[in-house]
Amino acid sequence: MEKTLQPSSPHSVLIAHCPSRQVLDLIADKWTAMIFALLEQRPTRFNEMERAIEGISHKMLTQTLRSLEQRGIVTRTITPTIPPAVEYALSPLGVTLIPLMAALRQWAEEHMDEVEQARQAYEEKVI
Amino acid sequence: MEKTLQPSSPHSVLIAHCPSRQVLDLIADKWTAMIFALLEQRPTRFNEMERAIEGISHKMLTQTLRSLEQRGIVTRTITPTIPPAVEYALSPLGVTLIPLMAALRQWAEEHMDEVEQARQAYEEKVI
DNA sequence: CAGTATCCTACTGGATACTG
DNA sequence: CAGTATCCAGTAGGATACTG
Repeated sequence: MEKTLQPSSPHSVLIAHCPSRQVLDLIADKWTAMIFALLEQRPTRFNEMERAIEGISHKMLTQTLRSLEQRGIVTRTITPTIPPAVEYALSPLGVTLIPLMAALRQWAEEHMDEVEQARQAYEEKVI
Repeated sequence: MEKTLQPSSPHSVLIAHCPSRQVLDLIADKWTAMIFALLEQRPTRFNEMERAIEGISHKMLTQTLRSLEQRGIVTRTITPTIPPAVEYALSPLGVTLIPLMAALRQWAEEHMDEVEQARQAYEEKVI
């Protein structure tokens, strides 16, 4: 025998596109989770969201909402009064994300303290 | 009565820190999901991961692994042979993320085509 | 009210070269 | 083998000003 010791089986495929990666691209930017947290409660208008989300800039709110609309996660409804009223809400597709976001929240509540402990333990090891 | 029409109740709190946001900070960077997909199968060595993940740079693999180690998601085990062998694996905390990543994958498989359709519908509306 | 448009900075991440 | 160090381009996102 030329090889007596077999290496572990190679990972059979190159990992190029990960399905979970695609979902993360949808929801993992800086503001989407917070926008989602609002819309999960009820439809909300632009300026109200801007007031409710601490630190968000005008530009990023527009940009993130437009992106979510493009991807079918939120709907945008214009009431052509003067001044116009624009209401954002979760689309049916957006609603299917609710359990996922809930799972993220739950993991955070159960485990983020462990992450924090690990961070501190690592610090001490390095210093 | 001074107000006959009540506005919707204001969102009671400013949204500043979203728990789901914190988890996303852990797992949503460019490479973590793919690294996770490997380590979920079995512990893997540095160079093997570099070969398995298409397009990752040397620097980003080091950097992402170091970050995951700091946060307690992966463990790093050095066998001091020459040359040294370094094996990465999911920590117990990392293992608790498996169902979450699975949920992300499942949502992707069930709904990413709807996202794609929405994107195309939006294009046509704009043009 | 609900947006665009522009400018500008800081960070992310790729390429490349060197090391125990 | 498994890193670190440096340099550099592209982009994300904040501040600000203007508009239907």
